[in-house]
Amino acid sequence: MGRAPCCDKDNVKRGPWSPEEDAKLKSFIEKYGTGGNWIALPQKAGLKRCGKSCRLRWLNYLRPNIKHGEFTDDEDKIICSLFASIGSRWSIIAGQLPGRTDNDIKNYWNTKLKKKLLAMLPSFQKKSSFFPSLSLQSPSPYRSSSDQFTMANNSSLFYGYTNFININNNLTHLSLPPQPPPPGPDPNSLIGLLTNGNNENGFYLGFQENHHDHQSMYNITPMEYHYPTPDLKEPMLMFGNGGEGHEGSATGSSSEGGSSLSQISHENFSKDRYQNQQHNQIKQEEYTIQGFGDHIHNRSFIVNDDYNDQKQNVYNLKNYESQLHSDIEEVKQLIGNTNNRSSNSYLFNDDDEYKTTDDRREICYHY
DNA sequence: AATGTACTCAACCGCACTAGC
DNA sequence: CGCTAGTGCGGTTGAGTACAT
Repeated sequence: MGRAPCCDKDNVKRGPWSPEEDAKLKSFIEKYGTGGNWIALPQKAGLKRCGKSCRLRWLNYLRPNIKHGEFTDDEDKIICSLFASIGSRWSIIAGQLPGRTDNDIKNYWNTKLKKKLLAMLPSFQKKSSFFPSLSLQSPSPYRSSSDQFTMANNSSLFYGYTNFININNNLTHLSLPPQPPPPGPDPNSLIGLLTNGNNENGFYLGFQENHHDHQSMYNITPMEYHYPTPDLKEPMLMFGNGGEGHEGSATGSSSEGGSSLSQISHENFSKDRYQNQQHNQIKQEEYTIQGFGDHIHNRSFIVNDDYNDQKQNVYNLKNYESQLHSDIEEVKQLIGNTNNRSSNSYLFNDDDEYKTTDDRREICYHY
């Protein structure tokens, strides 16, 4: 037996709202507020609508300062970045875009932005078996430990900790660090997506993670490996674990749903394949780290390209850790401060007094 | 002009969560 | 502690519209 419906569906009006209904609802709320009870509101306001319907209409259309119309490039970037970080948590994303509603952003993503991104990807990636479904709409892998690897299973573009999108050499920067999965990944994991460098529309994703303290904090250090001249025949994910070689430790926990990632690592992105293709290549190449806005853009460094020396790579990367760490701390602080606000405010958005805090709590929990 | 198809987006649905009893 | 009502959220639907044939 399902739960009781929130209202008598036979006796409520459904479908599009008329201007008269809008006016009634608007003037009622402006006069009396919602009274903290949406269910009772329609009756008080003289509307034959379900309370949920009234709430939705108010939040998405009638409340003040709602912004309609085209999304700007900046808004696009924020949406992309946040989607890459936290998945389809539209209310949080909406919190970053004053005047935009979660519904708006969700619609925009599903109908336009996702396609826009797909269109920008090189064709070989779209066709590649490595990306059987480019799951731009996959949920965040970190909502719970049980679906932690949903995106990995889907070979998602935005798999795991990936936080950077580099399309046509235009970096879409990261706004938030990813939410780490409990329990923590291997501290020396290194993942980078190397694509065919001969294709000038190359698409690079990558990150480094540093897991210092299992119990309290994960230090995720996202960065981009701008791989100058890879000669790979197809895109490849590289799973490194400092040479320890145990499958499933590349990232995430194999103890709580992590095995799927392990399988992907083993079947599709095996070390052998990587090693073979990299065997005759230059041992050292210049990489560029980009990320976190302007703070660490274009910082070049040398990384040892030998598969067997991934540990050394990690060591090199760690030379940049402190700066990166402070950048991350900045973001964390921002999140933390927001979390300490009164429960009536919403993530990052002082203007929005109409929503509450479920997702904010969730982020707070992870950090 | 008529018809078919694709697209948009407001609205709905159902689930998860919380507070209050 | 369990139940219920209220709320918020993400996913999905479908009516209206634009565009193609």
